[in-house]
Amino acid sequence: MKSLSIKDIAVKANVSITTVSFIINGKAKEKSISDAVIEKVEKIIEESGYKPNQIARSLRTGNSNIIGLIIEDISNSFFSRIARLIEDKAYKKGYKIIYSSTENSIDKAKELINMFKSRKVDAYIISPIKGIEEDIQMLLDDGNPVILFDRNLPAVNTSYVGADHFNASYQSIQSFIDQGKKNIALVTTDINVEQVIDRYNGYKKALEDNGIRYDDNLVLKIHFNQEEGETMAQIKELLQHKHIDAVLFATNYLAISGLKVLKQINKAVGADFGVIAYDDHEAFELHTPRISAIQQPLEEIAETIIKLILSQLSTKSKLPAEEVIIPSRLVLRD
Amino acid sequence: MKSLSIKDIAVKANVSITTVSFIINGKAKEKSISDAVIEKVEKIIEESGYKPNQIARSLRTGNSNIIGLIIEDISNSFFSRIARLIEDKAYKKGYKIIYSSTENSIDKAKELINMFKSRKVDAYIISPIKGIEEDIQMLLDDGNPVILFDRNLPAVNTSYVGADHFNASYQSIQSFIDQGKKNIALVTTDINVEQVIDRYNGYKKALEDNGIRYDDNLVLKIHFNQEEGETMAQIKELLQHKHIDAVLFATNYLAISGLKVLKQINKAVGADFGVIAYDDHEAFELHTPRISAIQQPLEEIAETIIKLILSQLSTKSKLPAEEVIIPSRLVLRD
DNA sequence: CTGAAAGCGCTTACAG
DNA sequence: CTGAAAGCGCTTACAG
Repeated sequence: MKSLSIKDIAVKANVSITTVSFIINGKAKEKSISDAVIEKVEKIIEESGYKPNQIARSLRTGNSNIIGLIIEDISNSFFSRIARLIEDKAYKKGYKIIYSSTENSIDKAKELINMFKSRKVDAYIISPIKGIEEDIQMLLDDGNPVILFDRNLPAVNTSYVGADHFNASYQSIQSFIDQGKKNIALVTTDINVEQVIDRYNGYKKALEDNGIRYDDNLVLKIHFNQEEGETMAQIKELLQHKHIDAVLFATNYLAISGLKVLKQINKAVGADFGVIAYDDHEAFELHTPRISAIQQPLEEIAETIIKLILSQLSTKSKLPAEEVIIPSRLVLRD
Repeated sequence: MKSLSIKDIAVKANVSITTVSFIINGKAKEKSISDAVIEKVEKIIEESGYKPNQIARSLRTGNSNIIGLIIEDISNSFFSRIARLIEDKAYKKGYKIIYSSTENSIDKAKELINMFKSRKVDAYIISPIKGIEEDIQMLLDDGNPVILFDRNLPAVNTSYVGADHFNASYQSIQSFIDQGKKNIALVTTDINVEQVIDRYNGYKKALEDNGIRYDDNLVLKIHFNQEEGETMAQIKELLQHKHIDAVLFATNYLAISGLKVLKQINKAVGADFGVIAYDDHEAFELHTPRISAIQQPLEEIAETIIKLILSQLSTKSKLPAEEVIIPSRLVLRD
């Protein structure tokens, strides 16, 4: 069963397709179509259940009302929650989201950008990785709105929205120090992205400002993408053999692995041993004792991304790149 | 900067767009284009970075290589994990995914179906809700492949992929009974979907088969969409005032709320009080003690969905609806 | 107040 | 071995 076209409606209503098009697009008044015709056409559209073919419309107008979302992995709760919020807000403005996960692969990220480009998405929301700077620059040169989030790419001059990782990390360490902790470890990843580096720098600076000597042995950089078993072994090594009284985990996955280790080696989290996780997770509220965490401002991040996208979409002229850093929230538990 | 069109390539190569099109679509041999021309054109495409406009291609061919995914909520880990697996598998076959969350609203679900329809998606993967049977039937009547998952809609004759909720529930209860439990509660939702009903029926049947009287007072149906505080209050009421020695939570969210309650009222999970959660969650492995759970076979579900979609997409004739029920796995912990 | 026609960028049946 | 032309379903500048 073929679906109806604008021509079918025009024939039924005994008017031209121009007239139908004007009515569909709310330009009837502007084009001074008579009320009688408007009514007749609308009635026919209503009854027939006609929906304009968006593909044809896109081809003609050059925009798709689709926003491309490129993230590391939709199954990661940070991204899926952001995706949900973005979807919601975009949806209200008539935009749909098409997403894809890069799995931290430069090749896949490049491929996705090309794919979205050939699909003529109206705007790009990207949680980028190093190595795709050129591709993003090309998008910008073509006049596409591109908003980076979560991770910034300093080499590219486009808008970025992210949490204040440096300060969140700094405050976490400060709170440990305020509790009298002295040997504070950091378990982080070896991914070379600003976001991770900021957390590291916040850790370092907080120690420094409090006159505590930075000790490289207390910083564990876990290799990205390795088996959880190995990660746990490395964390175990760190926690068993060093005199550590507090640890900041730079991602919630590392924190979860860390908590499993602590359970294995029977080391209790509490007054003697502090734990803070970067990025909250349902498991932390439920853990005994409850685990403190840094909450990224998801709602604000999503809100800001969409706001930036829409303002770029509605302006023809290119807007200056904006960098929006939103404070994270340290939630101390138990 | 306007992007290149097939015409630009044809001009540069000094051939017709027909020839370019044949080459792009791998029909060069079949159309017996000379090797010299193929090489020349491919070189120009390569150098110029030309990508065919998919919108134009879609308009012409009538298919978009996009699969529409309609789910309840992408931020729910069950769906985001399925989405990831589906994305992966579809991607390998050249399909992209466009998703949207229904939030359990019939109106939104209908709207999304229309939206996807006007976007000419090639196939639909839907975790449906009651009330959209007609809309799905229309999709089928129009010849679109539609696969339902997670929840079935008995009134619609289309393929369905889901876990075996009845047996999983039955086995959980059986395992409680094998441990000598007698007063087994069920905390479930009041959503009226097969999937939830199956879990309830599995619970009931297991009791019956073991000669334990079913007691309505031990079944708590939590109102969908209510505040967590209220949910916890209701669970607390159940657990405090009844002689219960085991409880099956029919969703992982309910289980998490339940575990929070148990913590509040200082009731330990263990030999005297059993807990099984439907749908595993990272928090359960980490909980003290670790919580047993039913794992849905996500990988198999995603695999089967894509397999069905692809076979429908590759056959012109309509395939008979298949109902694939995949066993869940009960993971007993501690 | 309304319509004929061009054109968005492709694919493909047809012709040579 | 290759190309001219129609057509997918729209929007819109132009004409009357």
